[in-house]
Amino acid sequence: MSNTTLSTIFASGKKKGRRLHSSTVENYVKQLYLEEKSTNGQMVSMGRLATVMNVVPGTATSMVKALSDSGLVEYEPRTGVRLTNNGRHLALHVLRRHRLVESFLVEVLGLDWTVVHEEAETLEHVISDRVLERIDAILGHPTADPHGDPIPNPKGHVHEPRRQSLADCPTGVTMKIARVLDQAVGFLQFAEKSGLIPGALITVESREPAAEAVWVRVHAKSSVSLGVVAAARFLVEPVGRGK
Amino acid sequence: MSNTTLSTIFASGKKKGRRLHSSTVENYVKQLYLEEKSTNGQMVSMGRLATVMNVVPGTATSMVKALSDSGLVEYEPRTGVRLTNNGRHLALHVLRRHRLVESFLVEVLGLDWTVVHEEAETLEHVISDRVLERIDAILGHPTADPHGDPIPNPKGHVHEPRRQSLADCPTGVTMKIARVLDQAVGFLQFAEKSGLIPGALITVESREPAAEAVWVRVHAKSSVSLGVVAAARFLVEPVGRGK
DNA sequence: AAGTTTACTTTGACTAATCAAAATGATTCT
DNA sequence: AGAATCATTTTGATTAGTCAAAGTAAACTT
Repeated sequence: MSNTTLSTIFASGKKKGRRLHSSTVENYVKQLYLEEKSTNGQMVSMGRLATVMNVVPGTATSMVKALSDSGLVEYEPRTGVRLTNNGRHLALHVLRRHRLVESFLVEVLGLDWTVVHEEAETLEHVISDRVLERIDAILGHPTADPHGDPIPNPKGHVHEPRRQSLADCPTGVTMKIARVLDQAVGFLQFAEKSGLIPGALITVESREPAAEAVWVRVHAKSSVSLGVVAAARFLVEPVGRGK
Repeated sequence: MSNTTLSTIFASGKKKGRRLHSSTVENYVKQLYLEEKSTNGQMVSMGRLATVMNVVPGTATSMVKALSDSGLVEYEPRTGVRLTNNGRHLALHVLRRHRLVESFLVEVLGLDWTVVHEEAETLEHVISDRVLERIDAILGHPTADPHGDPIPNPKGHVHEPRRQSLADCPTGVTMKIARVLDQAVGFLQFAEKSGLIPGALITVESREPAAEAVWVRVHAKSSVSLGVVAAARFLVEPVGRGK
């Protein structure tokens, strides 16, 4: 019995390729997708992943190894991790469920748009295809959720137009709030109170670079001052002229 | 150092009273509730519990010990287990969620009543109070789900009228199907096809004890023959005279 | 170039839930 | 009463997911 045989047995003992699918896995790939997107497709570091997943770094490392074994990510030790096609597909599926559920909770159940993100965090893992299809149909196949986040289609396609934010859009022009990037209840309540909700018409009056402040006139309300960091969390789009 | 002291230390090391709350726990107390009710409040044996939970007996034993430590059940080794008030309360809460979800899936999402039980098996563990209240309100505070099973109120009260079944109700009299006790998809599809659905008017034409058969005329359809075991799964009630 | 800091990985331990199989207790049948 | 049977409990392992703490690699100081 040779060494080679022994080590081969050991190597294959590392349970490669076992299928892995739990809410935890769904959450990891979902966060990886969101991180990749917000950094234009760069690899995600273990530290970053650990932070967004709220675990210690060692946990992220061992989880990523498991994800890698089941083909959902590519892992380069000490460099980072990136989703495979399978992984991205799963992530988009989860995101579709999340965002359709959010829409449903607002449109049909009448919940407040500031809280539905939290509700959807658990529901996104337990909605069957059957239920999801009914929700989608009842809502009339929406393309964005109550925060303006785009809803992937059943095949895992998302149409995500590049948009400017309140921090960098032209001043003195009427624009429409298209999307709010922060899902924290407190932030959304502030947005609500200020009238900075998706669909609202606004004009950026002025910016004060030294103070890192942005003055925004909310047409339906009064004006607000935002820090530039907060302003960057509101995406806007030009207001369509006539038809 | 006395024996007593040592054994006391050991006994208290058995992590009594730790709070325990997971879907698994919810499923155990739910099944225990249903078993107790269907045996008029008798203790449930470990074997029976293991069977309905689909686990090996040893698993039931160790789980029941944990439930006992957290005050949800009373456990008498080699005799059986019974819910405490806390346990019963939790069970009724789960059942309320389950049955409201079933109703919602049928009434609002338009799913088939034969499949909603399975959907509700997972949703019953993740519906928040907030969502549950909205569902309840939208449905108009229903008292029974699509199978006729009574919905506990928010305080954990259930009104469960004693009813006769197709196996023992009077013959030659018009009755109404009030409840179907079997949730298996196959059984419900048979019920659907035969017109034996909650609300349907029927008359038991005759019984043949030797053949263990029951002849039922379904007013909206034709007639069906049922074995007594199947007949016992349909509960009926007298048809209200006038107002 | 050596030391310090920071990021990452490894190791060992833990909990919840489970199974398999052995040990024990209780019941029933001669 | 003794034997056989059946239910139950115990013991030892396993898996997923986690943390704490120790070890290692890489990247910045001086």
